[in-house]
Amino acid sequence: MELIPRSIETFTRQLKRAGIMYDWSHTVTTTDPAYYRWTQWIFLQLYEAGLAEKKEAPVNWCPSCKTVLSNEQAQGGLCERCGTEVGQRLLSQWFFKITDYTERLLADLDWIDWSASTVTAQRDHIGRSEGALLRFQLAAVPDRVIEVFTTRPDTLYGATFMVLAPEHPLVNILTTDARREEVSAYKKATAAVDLKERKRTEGKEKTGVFTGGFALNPATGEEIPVWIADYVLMDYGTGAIMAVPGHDQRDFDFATQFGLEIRPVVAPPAIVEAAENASTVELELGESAFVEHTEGERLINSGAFSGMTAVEGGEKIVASLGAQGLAEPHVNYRLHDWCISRQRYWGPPIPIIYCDVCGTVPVPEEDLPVLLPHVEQFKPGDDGIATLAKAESFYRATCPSCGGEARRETDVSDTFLDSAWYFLRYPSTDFDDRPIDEARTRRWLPVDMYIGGEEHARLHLLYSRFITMALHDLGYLTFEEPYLRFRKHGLIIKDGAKMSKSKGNVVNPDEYIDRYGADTFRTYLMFLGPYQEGGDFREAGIAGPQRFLSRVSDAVEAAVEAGATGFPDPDIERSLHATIQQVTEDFDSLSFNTAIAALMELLNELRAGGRVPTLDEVRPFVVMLGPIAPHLAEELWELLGNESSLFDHASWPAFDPAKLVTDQVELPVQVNGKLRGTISVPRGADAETAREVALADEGVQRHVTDGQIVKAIYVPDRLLNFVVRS
RNA sequence: GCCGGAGUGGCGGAACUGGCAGACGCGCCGGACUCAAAAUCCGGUGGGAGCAAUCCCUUGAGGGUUCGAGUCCCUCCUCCGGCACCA
Repeated sequence: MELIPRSIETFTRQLKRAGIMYDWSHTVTTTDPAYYRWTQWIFLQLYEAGLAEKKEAPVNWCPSCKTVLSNEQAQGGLCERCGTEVGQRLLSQWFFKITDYTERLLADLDWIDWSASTVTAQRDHIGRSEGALLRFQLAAVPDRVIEVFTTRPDTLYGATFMVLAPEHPLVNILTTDARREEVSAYKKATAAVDLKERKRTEGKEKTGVFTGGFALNPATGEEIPVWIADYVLMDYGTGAIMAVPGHDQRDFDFATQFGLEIRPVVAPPAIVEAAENASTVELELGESAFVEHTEGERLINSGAFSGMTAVEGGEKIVASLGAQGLAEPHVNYRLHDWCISRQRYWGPPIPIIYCDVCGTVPVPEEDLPVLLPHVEQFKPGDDGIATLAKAESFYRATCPSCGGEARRETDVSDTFLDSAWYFLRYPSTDFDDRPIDEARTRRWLPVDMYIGGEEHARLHLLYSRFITMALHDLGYLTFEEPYLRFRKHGLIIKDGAKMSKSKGNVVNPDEYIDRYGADTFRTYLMFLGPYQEGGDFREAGIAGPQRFLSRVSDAVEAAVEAGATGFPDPDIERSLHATIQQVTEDFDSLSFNTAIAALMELLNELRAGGRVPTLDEVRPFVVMLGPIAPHLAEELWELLGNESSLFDHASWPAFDPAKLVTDQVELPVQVNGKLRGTISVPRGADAETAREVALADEGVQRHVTDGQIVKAIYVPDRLLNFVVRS
């Protein structure tokens, strides 16, 4: 209990110390009942809307944390939190129906302004895939079918066998007595193998066993053998596939291994056109399946569909089988419903009561929050029983509906749910009678710009988008996308490795702030590389920003002492405007490193050769320094005679585009693309003028005299290039 | 394997729609100040040839398009991040 506040305190202190300016009068703490009361409220809204349901599902189980993990939290077969290998269990769980929103979650990706890589990650994660559902009758039990999802219905005539995931419910029916022992041994072996191993593909031979059962290929009517193999996954599609070894590399490998028939049914157009009869074309397969899509490829060996293009044939096959109820077009998604149930202690209890008489009853809103009880032993046991399920005083409840004896839900919700809506609560934290104040929300949300790590690119963003959409549909929000812009930040690398506690190369801000001060440390971090890519933290580099800030300080002090005003030097005034423009644009695109470089450049000019800048030159500089080195900027701002804070009253300096243009421009002159001189011409000079001036230049002359000028390319104010042939 | 990103001086990194490659900073070299050092200030600093003016080379490798390519196209190599038997 005490751990959380302590770490929050440290983190808060570090943020404040680093001069990071949040509105500290608004904070959210997801573990505080004042917050999770509303997290439970959100659950209730989704429940009432039919977006939350309880269903039995195989779940990833972390034997070390003793809890259920989402597929995403168990990626690579390892627990996201502790790294332990994850196993499988069957439990009854609460799910949010995020899959109802897949098309909208995809469609909005077209207009929200997010980093391209994040958009791609979202799209990949949703994993939309167009194809068809096909049904194969069991040879032995004609009223049962194996349903498969395929993106290649056009290859149906090449389906020479089927493969089910070992966990597939039809396996028992299909398996013949003679094969039963082998099948159950394989199933057992698969279950024992952890997910990580199962999903490892490299250099692994395909394994599987024949069930002894057959299914009917709906196109050819042939009986084809049904196998089980671990390369077919229960949690994608229907958990079963039609295997087309001629046109799928995995099926090809499997068929080769077990001596199953390989029948090519698609061929490049050239081969088909050369033959008289498309239904008897032979396609030689070498060591691999024919999988690459060639333009206009045609079906072969496919009965009445032979000769059609693969695209057309596929549609026709689905349509023709569809008439018999054996096929339909289908869009499949990788995204599953979001399992929010957790059997650990920490987290908001799911506000549901089970009554023998009334069934599943939501906790009335006025009874929220359902408080997490104090328990002695909050580490979950090995039995899969939630911690709260052992706290009798917690789970004994009265049915809100009939008043009879009832039992509370003892699962808590996923912490991803806590973070899926915190930004909605943030502006409204001072209201305790409502989660989201309408006026406040209109004023502050949606989020203009969200900056986060790449690790949030999938889940956190997806879940908060879903919650926002659902609350929008329920009338609580006027917008359906939570973050208008999203930019990822890079990682700071130290000693050639990503920072981590185990490597001991973590940069502790306190240490550096003690040594160099917060402003220097901040400036260095912003300067060391492009913000969106991260960079290499090397302490030696801190000297640059340190000297820079101290020179800024010197310059401003000198300006105040001298007391001169105005813009006596037109070149410097121009540079000032150019710098304002650059810094303004750079901040907008998060290019802090170049913004700082621009300020350094301007400073070098302001004090070149011992020059003392004027107060008017220095004032905008200090304002621009504000976001970079706030403490110093504020101090200098005061030194400049301002009574109130820079951050309350200064306005961002404006640049005057008219001040940026010069009368004369420096024009590079090339001969055959090589720089041979630089000339000065009036802005906007015409080609004739530029040419004349250029040809007068000694360096240019030297290179044009030994040949003929065939051509001159002139880009006004940018460049002049003579093409000379000798 | 797939998706995303990146390869530029000794180092971190600049370079808008193809138009002076190396901004800015670190480091290094030289100078000033100092008894001396540190700090600070001034100047220099991609590589090669030359006394010099000047010339040649140079953005991971190789081809191409173009008057002109770090930037566009093709082939390839390397590194980083993410996903991975997704039917």
